[in-house]
Amino acid sequence: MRLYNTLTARVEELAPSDGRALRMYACGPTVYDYGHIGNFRTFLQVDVLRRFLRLRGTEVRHVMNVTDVDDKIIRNAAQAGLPIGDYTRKFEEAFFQDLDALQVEHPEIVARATANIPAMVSLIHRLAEQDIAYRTDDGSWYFRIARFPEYGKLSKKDFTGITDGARVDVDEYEKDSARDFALWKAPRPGEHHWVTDLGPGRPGWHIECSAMAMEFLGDSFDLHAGGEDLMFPHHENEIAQSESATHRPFARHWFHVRFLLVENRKMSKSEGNFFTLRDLLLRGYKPSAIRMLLISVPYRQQLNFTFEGLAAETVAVERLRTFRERIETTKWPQSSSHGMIGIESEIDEAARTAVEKFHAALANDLNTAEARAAIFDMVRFVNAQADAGKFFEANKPAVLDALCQFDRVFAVLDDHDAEWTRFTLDWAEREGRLDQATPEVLATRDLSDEQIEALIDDRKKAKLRRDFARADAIRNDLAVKGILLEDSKDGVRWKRR
RNA sequence: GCACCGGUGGCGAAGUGGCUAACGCGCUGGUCUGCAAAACCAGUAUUCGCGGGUUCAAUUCCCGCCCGGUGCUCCA
Repeated sequence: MRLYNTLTARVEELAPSDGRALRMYACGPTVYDYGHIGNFRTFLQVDVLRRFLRLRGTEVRHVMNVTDVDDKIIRNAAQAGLPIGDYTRKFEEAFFQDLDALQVEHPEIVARATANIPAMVSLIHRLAEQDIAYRTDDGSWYFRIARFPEYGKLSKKDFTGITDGARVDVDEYEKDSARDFALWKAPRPGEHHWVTDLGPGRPGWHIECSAMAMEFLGDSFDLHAGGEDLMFPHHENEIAQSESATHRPFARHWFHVRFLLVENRKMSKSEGNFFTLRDLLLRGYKPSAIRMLLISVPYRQQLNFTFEGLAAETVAVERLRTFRERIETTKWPQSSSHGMIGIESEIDEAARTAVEKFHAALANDLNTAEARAAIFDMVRFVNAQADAGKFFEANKPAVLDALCQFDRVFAVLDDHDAEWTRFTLDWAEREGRLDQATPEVLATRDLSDEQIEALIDDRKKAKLRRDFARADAIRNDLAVKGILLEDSKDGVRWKRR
């Protein structure tokens, strides 16, 4: 497949360099709060990448870090009067639950910063041996950017003017150059720290990713992913540290996911357009719709997240689910002759074309918009043929196969939405946040499947005695609670909106 | 300020130097239905931010302007 590489600024072939597994590192969360939809856009796009690679038969060795120590964590944990481990555990757990709700595959390896301190310390030592890392009088360690001439090659920034001591206010307690960044931070009094032969302290954020990436993937590996904001300084610093230490290329391919806007504005708490995944679930939006929206706009494009768009994707997902159910459950006519002729083979042809286009679009720099268009083309064509009585039992495998391949990447067809809404409501109740749930969501909570089935049965009886007023009243009542009914020849189907 | 990315129908968006400018949602009309829903059919941008230029031909390439976003600081 071909994928844009930030380092070379070109779309390039992506394949495992060892001919076996694609080794990739993706920057994970800092677990000091619940994840917001912007975070999840990045994780979802990385998920699309890894799912597509796997669909094509490429094995993936995917490492994701969890930053479970940093300034915010130390501060928040102290405020809460908790050890940092107790503070972060809850948010790390919540993060993985959110990934599950969004059907994001877990990486092969999850690397926690606090579990890999020795690797970081030893990497700093390697840099210190070359005088690239230096210690300041307060006991912190810094990286000497002047010693890495290629600094800026990823973000395309020119730092050629940077030399040792170039900054104006160098003083003996401070770093040698303003741009030099921290590798190891000395603790302030009472702060959580590790005692190591570098002195007491905690790792800088950048060294964490360098050390863990190389620990689990080797000095040189295939792909490094993250949000666009991480390009500078985080990823630039990772390159500087790693390549200075090993004198080998760090990651060959860099994958950066662009930010999303919310209602045309940057998402921020002050704008009032800041949403965690859980906020949206409490408002009754489905994880599948959120996933569909966040992956449907290609990763290099800014995506404008709107509630109107979210509602649209809810319908789009529903359409695909209805289609699959129709194909699977309808008793289709057997074909009259041996072998396929005419329209029968046209349907198989349409399914094959859809699969081809789907693969081609994703292989072309993960064009998810085109990929899904190919599937919708097939859905419309097949529905039309089926309405005209021109769909046969023999066509099922090809069409279902196309849907299956689509769903190995998009992962929206299996309906887990209601269980995650319920899960989120239970969480909100424990956290005292139930007031953030909309009345509709709360209403569905106390309506069990059995109660719904019973009401549907009442309605059926009313219809038989042609009491349409009563039947419609039941249907409307259920609709208000988010339950939609569909009458068909094969009986009544219902679903939660 | 410097650098980078984008501006396509009511909304989200794909795409291309020249074929009817994808796809999803919405809206209008129709088929079906007790009525709906689902599904299908038809319609829904003479036009791709604005102004110039290159070209036989530009939404697509170049220049300028306007608007939005991002980076230069913690941030997915």
